Amino acid sequence: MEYNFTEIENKWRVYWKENKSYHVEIDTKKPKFYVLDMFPYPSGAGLHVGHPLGYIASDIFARYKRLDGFNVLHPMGFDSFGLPAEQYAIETGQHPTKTTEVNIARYKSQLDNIGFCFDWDREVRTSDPSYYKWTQHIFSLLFEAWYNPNSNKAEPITSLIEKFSTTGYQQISTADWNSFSQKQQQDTLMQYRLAYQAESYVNWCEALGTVLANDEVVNGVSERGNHPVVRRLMTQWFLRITNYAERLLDGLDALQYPESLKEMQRNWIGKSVGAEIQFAINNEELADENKTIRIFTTRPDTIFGVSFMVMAPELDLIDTITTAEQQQAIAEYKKYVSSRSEIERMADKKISGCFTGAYAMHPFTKQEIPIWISEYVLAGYGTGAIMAVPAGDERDYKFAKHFNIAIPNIFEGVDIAENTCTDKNVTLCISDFLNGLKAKDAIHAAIKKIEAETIGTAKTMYKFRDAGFSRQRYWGEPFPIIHTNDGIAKLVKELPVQLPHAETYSHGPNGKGPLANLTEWVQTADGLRETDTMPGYAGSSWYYLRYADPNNENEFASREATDYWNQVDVYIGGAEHAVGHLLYSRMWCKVLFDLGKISFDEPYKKIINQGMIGGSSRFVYRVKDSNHFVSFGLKDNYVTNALHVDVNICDNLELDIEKFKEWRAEYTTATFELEDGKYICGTAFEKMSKSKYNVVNPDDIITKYGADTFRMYEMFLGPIELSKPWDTKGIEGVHRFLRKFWRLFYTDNGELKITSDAATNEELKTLHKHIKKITWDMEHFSFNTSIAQFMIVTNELAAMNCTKKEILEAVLITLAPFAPHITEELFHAIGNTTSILDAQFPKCNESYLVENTFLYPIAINGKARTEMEFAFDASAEAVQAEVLKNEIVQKWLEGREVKKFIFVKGKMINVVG
RNA sequence: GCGCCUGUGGUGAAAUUGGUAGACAUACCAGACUUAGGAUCUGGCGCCGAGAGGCAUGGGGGUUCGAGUCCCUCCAGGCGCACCA
Repeated sequence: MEYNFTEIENKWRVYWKENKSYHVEIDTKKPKFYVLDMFPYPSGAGLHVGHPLGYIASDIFARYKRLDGFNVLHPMGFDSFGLPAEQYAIETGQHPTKTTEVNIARYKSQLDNIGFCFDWDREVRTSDPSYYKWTQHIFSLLFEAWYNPNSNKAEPITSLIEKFSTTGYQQISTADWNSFSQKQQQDTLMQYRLAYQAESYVNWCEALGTVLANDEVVNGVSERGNHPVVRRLMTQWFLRITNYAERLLDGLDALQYPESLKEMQRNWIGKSVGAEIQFAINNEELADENKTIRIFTTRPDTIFGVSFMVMAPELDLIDTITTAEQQQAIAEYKKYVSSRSEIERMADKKISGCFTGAYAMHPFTKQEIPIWISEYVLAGYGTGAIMAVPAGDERDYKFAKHFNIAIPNIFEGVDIAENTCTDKNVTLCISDFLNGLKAKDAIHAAIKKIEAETIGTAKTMYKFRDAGFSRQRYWGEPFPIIHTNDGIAKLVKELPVQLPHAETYSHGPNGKGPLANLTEWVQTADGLRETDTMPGYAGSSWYYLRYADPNNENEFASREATDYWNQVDVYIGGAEHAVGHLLYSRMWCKVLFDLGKISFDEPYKKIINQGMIGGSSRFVYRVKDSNHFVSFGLKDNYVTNALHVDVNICDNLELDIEKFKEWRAEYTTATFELEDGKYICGTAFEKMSKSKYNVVNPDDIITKYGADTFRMYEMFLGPIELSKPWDTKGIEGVHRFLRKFWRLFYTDNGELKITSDAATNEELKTLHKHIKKITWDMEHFSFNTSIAQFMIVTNELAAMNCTKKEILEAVLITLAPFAPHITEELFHAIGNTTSILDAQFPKCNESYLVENTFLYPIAINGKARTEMEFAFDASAEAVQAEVLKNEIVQKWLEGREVKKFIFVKGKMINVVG
């Protein structure tokens, strides 16, 4: 009987579905294991072969854990709010609710085709009101919480109100608080809430008609669509994620994330430790006003090297301090700066600046220091002003050279005529109380002195900003917020706030989103509804919690469920979410933990980033101004244009000419010049996309080879974290393997050849070697080498003509996570009546692997020359005597004396002569 | 510019603690079976060399009895950050 994968796979798909084989419930008798995939955005294009790579790996791992005795949670859902659905709606007039529905159905059928063990009873969709009700609920918790720096955690806002009204807090005394109007009190609280509204410069994208978070802007253009992004002052919602900077940073150490991912997060948070120092402004007119410039520096040790100050051109203080003579020049420079877009500033880093005419006073030497403004100092970082130390900072150095400002050398014995010096191991000079200290030691000494003299304080700065949480779009979660007539933002208690139906999705007035057009919805008895919607990362920041208890109507998830399923043990997904999604969901987790809603403060214990599968594009070469195509090897003889051709009409590199002629009407009359009777295409590794005609649909592969082959081939391509092009060549090898595996069980005539005879020692050894290898690979996510091992064990058992049930059944179970359909079929064929899903993963019995002898490679002077077999317990002396007698050893020693004899038991022998 | 990662046959790759480099596939070559082969099976397959043997893990250097693996340095490719004071 031939291996009929289509029949087998259809049969078991139905069986698993009807028997709810993948349904899981809390079972306190079993240890739990939570394997999660980053859920997909259900786009209209459906899945291509690149998408399932991570899903296959997690599916294999989840199945393995189940066989290994764990109660495994392995859910799937859809991140179904977002821009593309809305843009598709604008283009086609179809409502996003409808298209989302259709796309999800398509995704689910494609995923089921591959044979994933998702518990669909736990499916979540972020755009479903029963889900976003709880996204809004968690937003409400964030709104009703503040970060208490003393307890170092989030607390209900009521604890802050209590502080204000009993003891006062920070700049606000009890008396102040009590004298505030309701509006003033609410405005004050808004400055502490974890979800807050504020006016701020945001990334505004005109083309998309919305603001974007920092991680959604790349090099001054939108990540999605590459549209220009400008800074714009707008009232927006934000999450106070910066309060969690230190904990987000600290938490990384204990997590099993790829090092590169941790590095990206650290980079994004951008912690720098230093001091904030005040410089008095040495200006008679301002003397009474007590004005100072506050600067941030990581190098307070270089304070005696300051020769000028620089402020960001956007700072208000500039207008106050600029002298009459410099007014004109400063105004012109500011105009120049504001004329430059973000992109221009980044592309063209020429040195520019302008002197304000004002001077600051050095806090120690009391010398006058000129104050400049320049675009190289950013308003958004630190205090927006710096003390410039050209001797110790590259940018300051270039600026000083350019404008001919003094470069005092504060480093003993260092030549700074040509270059700045950033080495912290040099000794300081002309630095008063810091003289003789190494720079790295002087940092601490300088801060101590600065604090003692009350001219500044030690300070830690973070690069990242609070996360923008508003989008001026339709297809997202509405905020549960109503703005009362006296301008107070109030939570809506009744959730969900349903996303109202809209027929059109054009912008509202004044940069507002489409919801602003729905006046009936906006106007309520209590005031006006918030018309922004939440960003894409809102729903994905907590979905892993909802899977634990997806149908709960009273809570986002019961405590019992989140306590049991707990943290995600393994989270698999792309590295592109390293700083966005992962940081946000880590923050939400910490907030929920602080507020006592869940029992852990990190969502994901371990993360694996699967590589991207790119497309392997195919090209044909058309001779210029003709319909004549020449094969790849001949193209250099002509002037040709390379044209993308659909990979699906090529057999590897060879073009199927008939299909090509049918592909496009213009090619029906095409003529060809072949090499060896074939038309060979050119290739390139590119992103898989429709426009490059290199998209391969998993459904097609599955029709041709079956899901089991597809799953195994994706794993066989290489290590899971590596990016690689999809190339269908090679899939035959994996398919051949499955057919060969089938023939271990069945004769060519379709007779089962399994026997219940006892296995030989040799067979047992082969089996247990196999179990050991597979187990190791599983625990290390080394699935490509597992496939190799399956091929090895199959080849070995076939060579032995092994038909023992004892052996084959165990191998079958080890293969089940990879190839669930064929193994389920064979498991039943050999007499089992229960599903292989509930079998037990075999354990390696080391006693079968014990060897009495070892075949040692014998090296002479490090080069392997021969092999000799010795008993494991042979003494070193006996081995040495025997080895030295050996003819080949004698020959290679060429009569030299043995200087050294290296004997590594069970490994190798090296004779040095 | 800075940080992280990766460089191994024609191709995808393996080598788990420093111990026989190239497992397992694919491509290719030769052969068997066959009406047929795009089924199946057998053998070959890093490079040079007739052979003995020599040379080989991006280049160069080092540590070691022994290096793909550790250290230094340079080169190439990928990813991230990029006026962050």
